[in-house]
Amino acid sequence: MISTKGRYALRLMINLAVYSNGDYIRLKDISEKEDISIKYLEQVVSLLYKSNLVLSLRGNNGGYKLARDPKDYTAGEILRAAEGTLSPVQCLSCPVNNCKRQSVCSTLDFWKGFNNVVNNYIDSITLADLADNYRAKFESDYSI
Amino acid sequence: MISTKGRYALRLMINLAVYSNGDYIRLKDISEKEDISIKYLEQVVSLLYKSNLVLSLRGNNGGYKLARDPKDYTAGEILRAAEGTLSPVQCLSCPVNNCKRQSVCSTLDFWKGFNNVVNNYIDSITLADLADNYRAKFESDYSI
DNA sequence: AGTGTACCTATTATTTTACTAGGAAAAGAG
DNA sequence: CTCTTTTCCTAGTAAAATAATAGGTACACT
Repeated sequence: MISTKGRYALRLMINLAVYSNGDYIRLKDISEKEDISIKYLEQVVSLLYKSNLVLSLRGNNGGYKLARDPKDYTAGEILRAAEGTLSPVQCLSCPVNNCKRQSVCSTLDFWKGFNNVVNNYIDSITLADLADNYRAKFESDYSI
Repeated sequence: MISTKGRYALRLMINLAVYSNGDYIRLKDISEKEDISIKYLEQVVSLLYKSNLVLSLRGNNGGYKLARDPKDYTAGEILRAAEGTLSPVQCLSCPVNNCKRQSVCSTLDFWKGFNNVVNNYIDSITLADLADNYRAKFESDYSI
C-alpha cells in the first residue's frame, strides 16, 4: 500500500501544476487546499526537492514551483521520489539483487512481472494527466 | 510492498502443488524445504485454510493439500487471502468507498487504474504457472 | 493410550508510519 | 540595518504494523 508520503506528494505536485502561473507557491496555500499540515508537507516536499522535481525560493514571496512542464513528469517518478521504492519485494528494490535464495527462488519471475506492470502503469501517467483530472473534478463541482 | 505472509503463502502453495501426490503434506516438510519456522507457517496456512484454498487433516499422516487443481488458483487469490488487500490506497480496499474527499479527489482515477493493473496481472498467473517455474528452476540446478 | 499432526490465542521485539516541534538559514521589504 | 516570511533541517514520539515465538488444545490414526 502507498503511504501518505506518496499520496501527498502527488497531490502537492498536482497543486503546483494547476495553480502555477510562474510564481512560487507557498506550502501554506497548499496546506489549506489539501488539508495537510504544513510541517508534514515540508517533509514531503523536501523529498521532491532532493530529486530535483521542484524549485524553491525562501523568504517573502517564496515557495515552490515545478522544475519542468507537467507533461514531462510521470506519476512514477513522483511516487518513487516520495516512497523510495515501489517494488513488491525487497530483492528487486536495488539494482543488484543480493537475495541468497535467488537461484532457487521460484517466485522471482512472478515478482519481476509484478514490478513491471506497476512501473509501466505509473510511468504512463503524466502530471499533466493528473492536473487535467483535477480541473475536471473542480468544474463538475460547479456544474452540479 | 508485499509482506512475508503473502510471500510465504505463495511458496507454501507452490510446494503443495509441486510435491503433492494426493497425500497430505506436513508443515514440517515445507518448513524444512523453505526454511520458514513451522509456527509461522501455521499462521500463514491458517489464512489459506479460512479462504478454503487448502484442505487439512490432523493426526498422523495429517497435513495439508490443495483443494483444487493448481491451474484453478490464481496468484491473486492466494495473495489476497494472505495479505487481506492489495489495493494501493485504503479507499479502494473495501467494496464501498467511504472516503470523504472522494468527490474532490483528483487522484482516485489514478489509483483505480493502479489497482486494476495489479489485479489483472496477479489474476493472470496461475499456481500451475508458478509450479512450472519451480520445477524449471529445480531442473536447472541439476543441469549446471 | 500414545503419538503426531493441525489448530488457536497470546505475547513480544522491532520496524515503519505519520506526524509534531523547535529552531536555523535565507530572501525580500521597509 | 532589522523584521517578517518563507524554506530548510533534525529530532522526537505515539500508534500501528510486521514478523515472529510460545504454549497450549483438539483431533486422527496406530
